[in-house]
Amino acid sequence: MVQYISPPLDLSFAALSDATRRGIIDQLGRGDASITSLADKFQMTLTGMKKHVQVLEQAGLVVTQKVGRVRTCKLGKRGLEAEAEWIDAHRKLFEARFEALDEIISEMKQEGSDDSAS
Amino acid sequence: MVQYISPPLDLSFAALSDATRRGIIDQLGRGDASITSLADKFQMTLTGMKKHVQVLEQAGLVVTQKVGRVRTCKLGKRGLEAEAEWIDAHRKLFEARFEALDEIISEMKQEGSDDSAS
DNA sequence: TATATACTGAACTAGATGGTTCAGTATATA
DNA sequence: TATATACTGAACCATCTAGTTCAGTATATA
Repeated sequence: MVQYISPPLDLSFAALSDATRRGIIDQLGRGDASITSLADKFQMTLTGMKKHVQVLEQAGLVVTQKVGRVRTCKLGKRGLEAEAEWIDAHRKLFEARFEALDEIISEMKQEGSDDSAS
Repeated sequence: MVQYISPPLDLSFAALSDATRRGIIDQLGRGDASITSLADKFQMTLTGMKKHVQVLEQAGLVVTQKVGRVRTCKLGKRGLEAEAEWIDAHRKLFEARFEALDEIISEMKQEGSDDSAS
């Protein structure tokens, strides 16, 4: 039984903050893919796609393996556990705040206040 | 009943990709805070902290309100629903891949292959 | 062996990010 | 009224990002 060191959340959240990369994860969920096929699918140069894959790889979300001249990409073994954990833990904080009394109070005293000055 | 347009996942995942900003969310979970108190807590200039809060605000994760000379920050009403949803949906993909047969097969044929050539 | 395919790496671009300083404005307090 | 507090905005900086092109290497295929 191997321990996977979860790369810091910084890396995985940053990886997920790009729609192309989320799309790549979608795609790999439907089957492994080469860099070329991904580049075609997302209308991008090979080099550009390689960079995206590298970002996902560094975040531990994707693993790749080169056989012959083809590098095959697949979803990584460590999934989105750490991210799900952080989000779930913090969802509770948001819910708690939402129910809090001062929420309603501050809602009521919306006078004389500069709600969102630039 | 108000509809909150969930800012694209790009913005929220990017907001969450910085440890300071995740810390700010932690902190606001324990109570509302001014820009100054956050800047103190995270050892940063006011201006720097203001920028972090703005990023969180644009992602919809934090709301602020200025009363007098103090801008108070609190957790936003829309929580981490959209993010949790995306992650949960995609966790399943990872699990499915993990159990897939070709995982084991490719594990077995780890010969003659350049696993992660730079 | 010649050619096509699949990737790799270096170098460049425009624009974002995470931080700073410094000079302001607005509001409280003495 | 004078001073301190809390923020705001502009400008700057170094670094990262998302993409490109172009020139190369390695592997298959005819």
